[in-house]
Amino acid sequence: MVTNITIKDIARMAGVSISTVSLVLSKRGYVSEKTRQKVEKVIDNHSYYPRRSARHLASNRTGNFGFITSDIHLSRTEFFYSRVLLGAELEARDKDYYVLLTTVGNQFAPRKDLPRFLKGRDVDGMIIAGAVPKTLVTYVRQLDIPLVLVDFKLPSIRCDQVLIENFEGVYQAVNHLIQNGRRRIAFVGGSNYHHSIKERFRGYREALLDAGLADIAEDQRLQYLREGETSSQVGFQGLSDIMDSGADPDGFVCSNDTTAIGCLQALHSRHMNVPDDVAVVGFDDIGYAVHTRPPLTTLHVPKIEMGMQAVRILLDRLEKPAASYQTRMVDTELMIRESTFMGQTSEVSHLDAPLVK
Amino acid sequence: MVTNITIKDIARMAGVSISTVSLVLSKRGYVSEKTRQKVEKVIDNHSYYPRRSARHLASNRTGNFGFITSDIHLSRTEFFYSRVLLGAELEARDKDYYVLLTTVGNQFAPRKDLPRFLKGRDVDGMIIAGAVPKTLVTYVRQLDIPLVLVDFKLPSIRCDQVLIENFEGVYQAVNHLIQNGRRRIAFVGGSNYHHSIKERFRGYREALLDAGLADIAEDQRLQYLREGETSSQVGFQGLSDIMDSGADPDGFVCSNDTTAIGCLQALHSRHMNVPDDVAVVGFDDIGYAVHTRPPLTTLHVPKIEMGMQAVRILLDRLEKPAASYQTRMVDTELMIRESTFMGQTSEVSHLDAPLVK
DNA sequence: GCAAACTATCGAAACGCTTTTATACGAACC
DNA sequence: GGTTCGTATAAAAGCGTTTCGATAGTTTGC
Repeated sequence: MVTNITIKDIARMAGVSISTVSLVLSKRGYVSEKTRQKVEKVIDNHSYYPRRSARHLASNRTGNFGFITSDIHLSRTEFFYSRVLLGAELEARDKDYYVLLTTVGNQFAPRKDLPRFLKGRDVDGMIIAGAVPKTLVTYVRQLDIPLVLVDFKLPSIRCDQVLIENFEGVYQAVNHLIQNGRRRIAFVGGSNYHHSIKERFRGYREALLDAGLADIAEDQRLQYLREGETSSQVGFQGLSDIMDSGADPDGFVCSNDTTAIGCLQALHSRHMNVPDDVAVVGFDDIGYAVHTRPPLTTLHVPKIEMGMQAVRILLDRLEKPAASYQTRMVDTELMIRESTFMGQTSEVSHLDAPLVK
Repeated sequence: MVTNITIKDIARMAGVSISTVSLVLSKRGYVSEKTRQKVEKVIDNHSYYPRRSARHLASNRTGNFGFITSDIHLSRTEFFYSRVLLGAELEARDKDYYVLLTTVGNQFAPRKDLPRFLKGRDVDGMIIAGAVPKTLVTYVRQLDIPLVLVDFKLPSIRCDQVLIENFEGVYQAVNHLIQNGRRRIAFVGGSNYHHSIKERFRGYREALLDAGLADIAEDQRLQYLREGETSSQVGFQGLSDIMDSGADPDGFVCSNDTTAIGCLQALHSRHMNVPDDVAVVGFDDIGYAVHTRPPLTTLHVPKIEMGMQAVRILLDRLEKPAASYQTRMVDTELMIRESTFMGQTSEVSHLDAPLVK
């Protein structure tokens, strides 16, 4: 079968030294074309593939990237971050890296809750996706391991980032509602700790202000921002509170799709019609968004792409450790479906969408 | 910061040999209690953690498991297999193993499409989740790497398995429908290549036959089994065909939730009421099932648990390579929601459910 | 035409562990 | 009381790579 053939065997069979084989393998240094071909032929013939652990031990690089996300994110908003992970995985595979996953809880104590691959120094770089305790980020930051934050940002932390155009996205969504005749537009959001949610709220406010709807932007009854609950509950509760406040909304901008789903449910149980009575907009474009009733207008976020970008940044940084930090912004796309508009809507069904857009 | 402290340093500081430290680390061999404590103290004080690659190079074990699933599964039915992966990850983490993910396409050519971690022999065991090309399984099988199939089975392949009680699940679902007065029950399924789908269909038939509804079981018009389309499309199309066949169904058993969602959409567009006009049952209990309108009655599958079981089997086999193959069956639970029944329904909302049940 | 600079190849050290073998000591055996 | 056995520790031999000189032949520069 696939026996334990080593670089030594290849060297012997090709009639060269081990070092030469290694040079061929890594495509570095000086090797004559003739020798190279000779060695490559032997490698091919025997399906030789260098043992990773040996390689890493010798080179002091692991060939792994660590992916950290909060356990809450992965279980509750799985739809989002698991796609980011998938993107990272795809890009990493292409470059022959592995992505190691681990989750962290709400608390972080450096000695106790240290992500496991940090202990064994098993990774060459790290990706942190979504909100995690600040102490964790600070800790990782002071290690000399490349780090990129995805869909997360902290004022005091400077590092590579992949962020969403949250502000612009919601701004566009609000304008879409306004163009469709909505005026009394409400915002339903969860935790304000998360940078993205803050930005989305800011986009909501600015869009209203820029449209001359300052009275709406200032109406506290139209804004629901509470944490500590799960996302679809936030939507359900937020919608209920706002409806009961007497603010008489005709549109809802939600901090994400799960929240929006909660809103849709609350509206259904109140026998309100979407979009006739009120419009609902989500954010993220998770797979289900196209299957809600009515299908949800939302901002599509290229989740796979975000993961891929993160890995690319990591690879860049490994090459140039001293380069200045970069922040890559990924754009959103307004997917107009029936929850805001009765007419021609966007077609793409992401539940059955292919892996890579 | 965390410098490159090695076993050598620990040995020096503890005043013992390297071998002794290694023995303490692996908890094997003879070490006096006094020495053990002395060494452990030094290890703790310096937060020493052995380098993985070194360890694996020396011991010829990698500490990794490989997880293979079809790329279609991970993108289209992500809801299911990503949870299995998560379960594997959780259990593996507990045992200090890493789970390496890779996907494969519909085709498999041994030299070309070899899952990458097989090339570098980077894994101590493999998990294959869901249907993949038979040639791949055969290939992996003839390697001497432990393999466990999750939610997949091939007649000619003998190995460890984690399977779902598909037959029993659907059997129970059909009986639930019958108890609620349904008689003309249809089956909407996708690819018959997959063992699970076959079993589900078998459960459907047997339940009808056992209930004395042989005429229904034999009515081809009530059975839609076609492949080549994506799951929600199968549901939409299947429902449409069956409704148009004149078979006059009053209940639909679907091969999975995504298919069921397609059915619900088709019913909605036909202005049919669920569950008044017809009932719909899914399978899997993906997170969204509780948010469909109406919420979907379905068979809950413990996906996380399946992944955990797979890893446990792998660990067992590493200990006893010659033990006889085991097949662990995981049970399903009928989650009765409104798509089949107006009254008291199951409560659990899995969209926001905690990570581990 | 000779030093400097490439180009090509190799030998050997190093990476940080595990594991096998060796050594040493005391207790148990008959 | 010498042999065997069990316990405790250490020395040393790998594990399969990468990488750092070393060596030497071939160009290039002026």
